[in-house]
Amino acid sequence: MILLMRPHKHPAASEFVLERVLYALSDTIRLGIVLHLARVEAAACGDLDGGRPKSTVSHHFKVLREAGLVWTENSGTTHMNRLRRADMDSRFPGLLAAILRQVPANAGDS
Amino acid sequence: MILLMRPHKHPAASEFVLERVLYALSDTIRLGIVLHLARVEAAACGDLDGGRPKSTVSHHFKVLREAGLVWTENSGTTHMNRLRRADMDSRFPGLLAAILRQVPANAGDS
DNA sequence: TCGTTACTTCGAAAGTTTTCGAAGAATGGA
DNA sequence: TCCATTCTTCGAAAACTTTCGAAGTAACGA
Repeated sequence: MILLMRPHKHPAASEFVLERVLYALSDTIRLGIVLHLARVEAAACGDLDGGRPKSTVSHHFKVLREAGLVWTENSGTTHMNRLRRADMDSRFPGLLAAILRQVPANAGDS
Repeated sequence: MILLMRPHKHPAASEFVLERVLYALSDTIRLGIVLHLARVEAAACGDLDGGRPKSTVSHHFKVLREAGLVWTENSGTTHMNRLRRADMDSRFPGLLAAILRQVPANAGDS
């Protein structure tokens, strides 16, 4: 019998709150993470830490998850993150695209 | 000789910072103010206080001004506020519309 | 000039966020 | 089984935000 690791809690799209989404994206680190995920479609937390301590990055992922922006799934020891683009679009059509469009094309490059 | 009251400081459109704009709008009170201004085009601070103390409202207007969302001009004893829609659009095309579109049509009604 | 109106600034209290190291938990490989 | 890897949770410190009343400032009108 296979027991999957307890998955993270993710709000349903219907529960997304506009202010929470805007708040989550109002931090440079988190906006950078979202931007990165918008380009690669999936990444481990470790790929996105920018040299910061794990606990700090973990905190920011929690904020993004709770806002509904990121979906995290565990596979092995790594946690894979994806942008919840379709869910975000269904709840707030056009919002994510309009925000990401404002960021320079080379932003977040290391 | 006429000395105008010292006007408020307003950043130039080129100085607007995306994160700051998102942060300013991530508060329900401030989002409500912006929404109201999007509909009436000009309003005194007092028209938008929702029964809150003046000092609290003044704080929120300061955040909105510093983000570049609101332009405040004094005429007599009242301070008239306007949404800086054109400036916002020139710096972040489509952003404000995309955000305001997410708010229910009846939001902010008293 | 005096009072009223309208808003800002100050200062303090309460709450929230960010950050980090240390400890914890789950997985996979030796 | 034991260890390394990856990420989370805990706990504490520092920084920032929100709120409010009180005091301040500017403009207008009597």
